[in-house]
Amino acid sequence: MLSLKKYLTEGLLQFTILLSLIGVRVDVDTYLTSQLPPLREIILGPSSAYTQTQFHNLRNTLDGYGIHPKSIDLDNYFTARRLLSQVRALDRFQVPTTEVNAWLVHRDPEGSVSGSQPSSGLALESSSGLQDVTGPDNGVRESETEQGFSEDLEDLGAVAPPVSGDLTKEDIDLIDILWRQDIDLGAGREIFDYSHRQKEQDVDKELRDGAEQEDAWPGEGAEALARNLLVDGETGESFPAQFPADISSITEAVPSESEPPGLQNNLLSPLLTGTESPFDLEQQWQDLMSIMEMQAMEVNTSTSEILYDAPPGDPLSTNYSLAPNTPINQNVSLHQASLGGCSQDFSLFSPEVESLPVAGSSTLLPLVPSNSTSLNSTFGSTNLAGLFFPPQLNGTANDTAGPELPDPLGGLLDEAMLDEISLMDLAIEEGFNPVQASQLEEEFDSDSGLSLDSSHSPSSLSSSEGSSSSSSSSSSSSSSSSSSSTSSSASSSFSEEGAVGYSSDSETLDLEEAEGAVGYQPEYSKFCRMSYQDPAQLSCLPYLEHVGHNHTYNMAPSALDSADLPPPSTLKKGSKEKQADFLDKQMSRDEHRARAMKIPFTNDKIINLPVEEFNELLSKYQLSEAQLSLIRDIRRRGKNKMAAQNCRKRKLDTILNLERDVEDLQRDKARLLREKVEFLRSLRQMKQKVQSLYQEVFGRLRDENGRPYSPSQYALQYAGDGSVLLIPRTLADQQARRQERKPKDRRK
DNA sequence: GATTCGTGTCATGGC
DNA sequence: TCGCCATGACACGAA
Repeated sequence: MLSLKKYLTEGLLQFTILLSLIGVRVDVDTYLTSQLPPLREIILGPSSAYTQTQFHNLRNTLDGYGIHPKSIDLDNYFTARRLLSQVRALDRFQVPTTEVNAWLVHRDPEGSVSGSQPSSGLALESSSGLQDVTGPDNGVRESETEQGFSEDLEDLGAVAPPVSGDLTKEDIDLIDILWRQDIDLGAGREIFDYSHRQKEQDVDKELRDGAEQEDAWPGEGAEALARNLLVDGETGESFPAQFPADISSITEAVPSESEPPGLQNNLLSPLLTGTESPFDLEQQWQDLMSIMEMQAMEVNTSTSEILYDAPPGDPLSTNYSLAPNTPINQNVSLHQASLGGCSQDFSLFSPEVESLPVAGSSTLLPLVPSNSTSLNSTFGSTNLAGLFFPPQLNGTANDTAGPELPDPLGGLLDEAMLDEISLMDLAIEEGFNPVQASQLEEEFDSDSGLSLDSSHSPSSLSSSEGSSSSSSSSSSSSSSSSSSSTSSSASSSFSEEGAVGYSSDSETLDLEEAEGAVGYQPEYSKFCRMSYQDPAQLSCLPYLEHVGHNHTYNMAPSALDSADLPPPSTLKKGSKEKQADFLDKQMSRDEHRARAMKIPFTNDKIINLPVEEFNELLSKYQLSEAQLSLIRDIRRRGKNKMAAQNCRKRKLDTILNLERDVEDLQRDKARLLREKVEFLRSLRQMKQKVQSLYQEVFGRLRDENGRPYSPSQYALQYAGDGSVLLIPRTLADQQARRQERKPKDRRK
């Protein structure tokens, strides 16, 4: 142990200094605490841990540009788009990927930092409480307390790629593949994690703690260190029991005697293991997606303090946020993204909420100064550890949240926040922008039930209106047929909307045609209906001027001749003539034709009379063939015109109804999301209660000598009849494993 | 001048 | 078969 300590402290220090000299930022504290093969690998040989980041640095920051990565003009290659996309990505759910963003920071002698998009970087971390950077590499950046951005970048593992920039794309891709292989081989990434640099002064303390533990439990502590504290080389997570086969040994190695009685989170909970299997990854992932959606929304809607000042144990603000300066962001997100096996760490305990802290807290192991933290974190990485409490409730909470257990959901659960979350979720999914979402929220709050202001929509008549208009269309024909003796009454018997109203009765000053022309726009129709009795009032309705389309493209030239408007010189002859001229303009093409052809009855009649009456009407007059043809065309076009108007109105109503349906569905979805969060919260509370009870009961148990039972050796098991049994932990672990396999087999 | 919107018209198919 | 209706497509005018 002593030699190892010496080796670590001296060799690693030298190595770190060496790397600092070449500009490579290395975090070694994680390895100091976990003492893992990756550390030796890193120290003894060319570490893929460095090169991989450099490769990513090359790939990610240079984007294939053939520039030297140390170029001072690197700003030109940190495109604004990248940062912008990251910032934008804050408001949406991000499925963790293996992407590593490496940043090269150049500091000129004046202490200013030339990095990519400094403004963005500063903005990103403006509200973050950056932890002071202390470490052997601080000599390079002594005066950068004001350079939050550079720290920010360094938090992400800023390195100075030693590779020349003349790599081709293929080279970079190959390098990346090798890099990924290095990941799988266990190359630690903690060296790039700021959080592990933060407390380098605790390294020795950790080592001392390890020594003390060794003293405390001769053989057991060493066993824990040597066997249990397996660190995932990729994530740096200390996970003693990633594999079910090791569970028993891990359980035995749990050094629980040093734990406070209230922190025995490694205890097996028979209540929970059966219901929440760590292998139920699919469901867990779905739930996780939902929670992460909300988290993403929270990230979007809340200030960056949640992002950056969140306690490291907060899973939601650490694992999936893209805040570049969140200390554990990189580490944990990498962990989550690339380590498939760690999905087992999606703990048995409220997988949606507590799974992430398991991993997160593991990565935080070096941060925790207390002697029990490493144990808690270690347990948190095990399948057994998360049975009751997520590790952040124990280990992480020690150094971050204080006495109170941090709520993994944090402020997510505030009602207002939940509403916002739901709305933002809607915004995300529906493609709304946040402004639209907020508008939607306002409408929800107003309980209007509609996002579209129907009163403002000229076509927002209810579907009943639409149907009534349609029905009135048919009824209008019958009514007009019954009152066919009054030529001008047909239009007034039409529907209120005017959508079906086709009235081109020139004897009623042809104003009704204007009404019919405006169709189903109720405002127009109402105006017209109010004023059509007095044609002069139309002069104050300039928007009606365009109503009377003069589609003469298919008009017979002979008909047009007589229907041509008088020359402009004749317009200035008085108000009556002006009115006549105006009304003339309002006349439809067919009316002009009918007038030209001297049709003895109105177009209204032509169009709206039933067939029988229409034929009867035709038989009353001696009409030429041209006149008959025109009349039939007028009737056909008029009916089709009304049909078209009705069709458009129906189409519009359909769209509006669909919109309403979508809004209803959005509301339902938001409500369901809120309910889900509530259920999760209550579930977590219940689990906490169970855990408390368990610990209380277990803590009161005494053996025949009056000594408390060791949680590492015994566990409580709840029998089906309500009784509680004290059984050896190995037996409990076996039962737990059996229960874990059951859902797996069931799924098969 | 291009685009959008409202409207009219035609062709077509169903009832 | 005829009449009516619905609807897509197109054209036109106005903004």
